[in-house]
Amino acid sequence: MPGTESTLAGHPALNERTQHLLRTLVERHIRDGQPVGSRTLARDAGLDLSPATVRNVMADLEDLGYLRAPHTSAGRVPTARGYRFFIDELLHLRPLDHQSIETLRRRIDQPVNNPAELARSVSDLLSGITQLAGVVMLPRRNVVTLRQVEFLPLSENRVLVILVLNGQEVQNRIIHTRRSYSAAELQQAAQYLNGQFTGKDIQQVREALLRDLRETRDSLDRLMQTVVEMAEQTFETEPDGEDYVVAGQTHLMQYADLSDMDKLRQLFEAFNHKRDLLHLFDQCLHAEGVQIFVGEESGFEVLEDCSVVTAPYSVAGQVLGVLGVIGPTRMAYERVIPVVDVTARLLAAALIAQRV
Amino acid sequence: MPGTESTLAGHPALNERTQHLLRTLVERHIRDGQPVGSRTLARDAGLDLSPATVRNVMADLEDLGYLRAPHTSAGRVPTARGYRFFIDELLHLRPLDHQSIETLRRRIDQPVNNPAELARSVSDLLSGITQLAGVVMLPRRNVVTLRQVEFLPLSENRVLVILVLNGQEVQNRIIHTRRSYSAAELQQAAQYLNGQFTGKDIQQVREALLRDLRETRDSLDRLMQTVVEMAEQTFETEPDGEDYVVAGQTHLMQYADLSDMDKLRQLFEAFNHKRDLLHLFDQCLHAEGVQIFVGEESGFEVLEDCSVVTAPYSVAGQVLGVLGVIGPTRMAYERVIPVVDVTARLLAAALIAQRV
DNA sequence: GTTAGCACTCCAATACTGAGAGTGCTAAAC
DNA sequence: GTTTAGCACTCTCAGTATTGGAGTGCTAAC
Repeated sequence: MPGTESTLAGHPALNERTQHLLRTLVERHIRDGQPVGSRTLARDAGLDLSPATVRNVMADLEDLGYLRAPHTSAGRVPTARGYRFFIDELLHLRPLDHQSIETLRRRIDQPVNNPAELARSVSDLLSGITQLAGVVMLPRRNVVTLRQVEFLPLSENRVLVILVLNGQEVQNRIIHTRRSYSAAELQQAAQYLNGQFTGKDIQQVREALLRDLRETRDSLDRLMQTVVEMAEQTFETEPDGEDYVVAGQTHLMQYADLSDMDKLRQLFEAFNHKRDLLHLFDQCLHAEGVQIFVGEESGFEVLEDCSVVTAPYSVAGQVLGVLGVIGPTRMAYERVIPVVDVTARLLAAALIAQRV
Repeated sequence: MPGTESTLAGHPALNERTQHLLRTLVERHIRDGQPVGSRTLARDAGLDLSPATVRNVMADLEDLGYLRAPHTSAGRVPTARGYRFFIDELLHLRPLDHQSIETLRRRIDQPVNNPAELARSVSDLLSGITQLAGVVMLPRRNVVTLRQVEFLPLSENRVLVILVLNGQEVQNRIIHTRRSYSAAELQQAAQYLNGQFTGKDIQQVREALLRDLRETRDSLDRLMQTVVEMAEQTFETEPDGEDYVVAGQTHLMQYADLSDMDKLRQLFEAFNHKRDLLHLFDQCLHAEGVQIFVGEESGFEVLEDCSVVTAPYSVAGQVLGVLGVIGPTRMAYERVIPVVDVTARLLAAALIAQRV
């Protein structure tokens, strides 16, 4: 079945009619979730072909690995490969209308206190619109700028550290000190650090302070000794809290494709364990625009009946994170893809606006 | 069937043998989840009774509302009322051994940065041990003591407020001001507030500042004007962020009792909506020790096949919150109850230790 | 290249069966 | 009076036919 059509990367050429039939079949299967038979397809395609002819085409598509038959007489369903071709070559994206975009924008622009809250809210939003599970990976910053630091004595040798970073992010940790410090001492140390290092990268602060001063510790005055001990623990390289937020997992329970309780349970547990999914999202970080993993393509067994649609969001050319949705393979791609795409852009815009 | 036995509140008297049979039946049903028939029960009870006799007893228990038959010839299962009697009268609690308690203690005593993190960790712990869903309601404080406040200008008229409360809790919010303030102004205001009000109840601070000063605003000096505007929003009575953390919901997917996907979905959604469950936990706040809701007793339809086991935790006589587990009605109460009980005590102890 | 026709396959629904488990009732035994 | 054996009965469950419908592959004719 050689055609005059484009032979795009990885996809053998299919003639116009075959493509049309494949598209119709996939769309139909997405709509009702049932295997599609030759008669139905012949009717749906509107090509004035007999079922027998359609059967021949379907047999070819099965040979090519785009379709498979769940059993001898049950019609065909698309394989992951079939979906892949559908998405790459056959999908007509309908861009979101202005009204929807505005609604999205309003929801995303609502003021929040911290990145985690924003992520939660956007993830809720995604899952609400698509009726799938929404995911937002938290902004990861390779550059963390110190804005202010405060020390507060808690008990003999426990000190509460408050760090204000970047735009408006606040972190607090408790550190255990060798000796106990008075409130005044701590305040002095904080004052010193704020005076010297506000606006600097946190890694640099650490290095500057420790490398230069640690060896000469004994000769330092009392203030600087305090500063060094504080800084030692305060600016410890945090394990880069890469993390994400999932919302609307319960939506996945409505899809018959995932009705196997045990599979579903494993999927939910994968959401909690995070490790695997984080790895997947990492791959999307440096992709340009929307990226889609169909079923087995993701490389994780738990996702074999799922598709993942992601888009990175970035500010000023720097990628901050990834967001997306997870749902059954037979999701409404032509709607989901624009939603994910636009949401990523809007989130980026919101981050710019908030940072100022 | 009058007996010489105690006629405790709400429970009609049952003679020794009937009680023993009821206990055996409930234990058996908890173990394998199947309806229990007369023959099985006769064997299990070890009373040397014939199945026929047992049948008579079972018929009586059914009349009393303790048992019901799913259908004509399927053996009996306990009703909520049956479980209630079992829990109140028949249950032999096996207190936790020291080893287990120590393991628990070690897990709970691990240092954390904030109450939410502690709640998450304890909730994880509960769910892990019991193989049910764990819940920890966050400490709610009717008395919130101001420890320190800091203001940080973000942009023209947005200010980041950092509040250190009580022991070591840090809150931050962004407020929108009428005019823009310089860093110096804000620092002065903070200094004033810290000087005057550290250690005071946050409500009192608000009242003292606003009631006394607001009317005379025009005559105040610049510093005090700043202070008043800041305080106005900073100490706004927060909607008492009553909240809880759930962990291990996926465990619930393994119980056949809850295998109806739709029911399960509604249950999970109830976890997310929180409103109903918060109401339930509120009821437990002022109960003494462990409290149990069996099935319909909770008053929520989604929980009809579930039991909820809770215990409040308190420090120095003041109740801070509630924790517990949620699982199928046929859970292993004799194990779950001590776990919840001990965990509540250990959490209280940990809070005392951390607060110092 | 397309189509009609046909034999074939498989599933899903339905009905029926027997076995097994359990019940309630009654009458006899303790 | 309590306990038990016996019996007829009921209900579920698993297995087995039966059937109709949907769909297929193949072949031969258009």
